[in-house]
Amino acid sequence: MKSFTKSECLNDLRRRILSTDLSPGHDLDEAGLSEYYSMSRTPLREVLQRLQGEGYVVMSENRGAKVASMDIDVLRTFFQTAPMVYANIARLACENRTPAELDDLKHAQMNFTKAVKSSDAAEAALANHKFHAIVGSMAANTYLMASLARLQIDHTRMSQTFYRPSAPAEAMLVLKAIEQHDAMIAAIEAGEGALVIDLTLQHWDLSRDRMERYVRPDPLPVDVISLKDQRNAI
Amino acid sequence: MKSFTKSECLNDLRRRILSTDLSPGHDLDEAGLSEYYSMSRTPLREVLQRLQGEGYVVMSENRGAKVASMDIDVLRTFFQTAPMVYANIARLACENRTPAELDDLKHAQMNFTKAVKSSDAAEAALANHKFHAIVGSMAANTYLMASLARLQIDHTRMSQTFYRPSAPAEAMLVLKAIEQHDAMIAAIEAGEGALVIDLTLQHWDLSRDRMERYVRPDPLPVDVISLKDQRNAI
DNA sequence: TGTATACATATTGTATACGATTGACGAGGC
DNA sequence: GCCTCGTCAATCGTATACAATATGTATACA
Repeated sequence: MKSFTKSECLNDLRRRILSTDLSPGHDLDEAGLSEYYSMSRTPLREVLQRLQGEGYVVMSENRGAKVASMDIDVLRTFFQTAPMVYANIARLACENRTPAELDDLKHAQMNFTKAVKSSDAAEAALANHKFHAIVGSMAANTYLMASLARLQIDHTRMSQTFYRPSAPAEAMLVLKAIEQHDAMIAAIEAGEGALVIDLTLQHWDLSRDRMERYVRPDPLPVDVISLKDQRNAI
Repeated sequence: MKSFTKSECLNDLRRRILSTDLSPGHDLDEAGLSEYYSMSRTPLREVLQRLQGEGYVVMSENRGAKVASMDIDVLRTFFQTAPMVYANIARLACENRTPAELDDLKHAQMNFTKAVKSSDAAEAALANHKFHAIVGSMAANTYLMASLARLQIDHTRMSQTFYRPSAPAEAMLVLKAIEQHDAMIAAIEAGEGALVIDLTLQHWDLSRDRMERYVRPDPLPVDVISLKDQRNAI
């Protein structure tokens, strides 16, 4: 079994939570995880503490850690807050981006495109996460970054289905997201603040529509009888 | 020597950092702190991890923890970001406050007034911190709360001098801050969003002017000779 | 005299053992 | 039959010992 360093463990847990491999509310057992990552409980607990600080997990006294849940009232504030923070981050990124960060961003966009093309849904969601995290670091604002990071956790978890398009029309939406990223890169590079805010809000609208369908999915067919027939037919 | 529980230790460290008893950049030695709080290094390290998550300290691999510094570029983003976050928090607090929280707020305001009247500078700064933290929790927005908490850390540390007024004119400013708090409480209770935003921004302006004097204090007297004379004269 | 290297010391990181708390299950009483 | 209380198992929290890493200092060499 592979042996993990502490930071590898940290990244892997982040990854598993973001991809909902560890679903919201899932109970994290210290002993189990420490065995899984083949390290003792002491460093593992420190990893969990840190994940709590980043908003990935919540811990309660004598009751261990759980993956941060996504209840309805949290989601409400999510949709309320995200566009404001995203827009402000985008504007600041425009002002403060460094050439090195721009290269990172282009690289992240390549990875994102690749993941989408190869239909690797989890990988696409994570690559998208990385893309927007870089935009966040471009903003060079530790205060807003704290909000952004938390928003991104829930955003990425909710967008899992986004990259698993079931219909051709939905596949087109993902391609549109790629185009929007390209446009954002160009606007950031050119330092056009107003434009990048506009693009960011468009990007948000696209994502929001898709997420609302996740939160409030199409109702199941009510015609139970015919479904039964269908099942028997198989 | 008093024995501390883990949460007491956490609160005490927060307190000492906010009051700049532990100054920005100060190196935190695990062994020393664990002895001071009479607990072993294991739980103390977890406390430090948590403080890192909250933005009070920064930790680097194999080099321990330091109190979060306040460099010039961080301060720049502070002044840039604070009014926006504060205003949004205030508006949300107006919408979402509960009666219990309103009582808490009034209580916090009493404590604040008391601390100011008794000229306890550190206590006043902490009471003010608490007041605004309650407004933050009223907003019921975990995402913005993350930004607010970080802003408040630096705000409270910078405002230490605010409550140590040297001139009568400055004492009046503190009294004005008290009045503004009262007005904010009333506006929040009445649910007047536009008003509370306005009051919050006025409150910010007052605080900002005072903090700018902290960041860029009056220059020291250049008349070195006369200072020497004065010292000899004592 | 300046620089590099090796060793000593201090501090952090990890493992393991033990103690404390929680929640569940079952026996006894009402 | 249901509720209450006590015991037990599982899990979390803490202490201590040891290993790994970084820093400071002294010494040797250019």
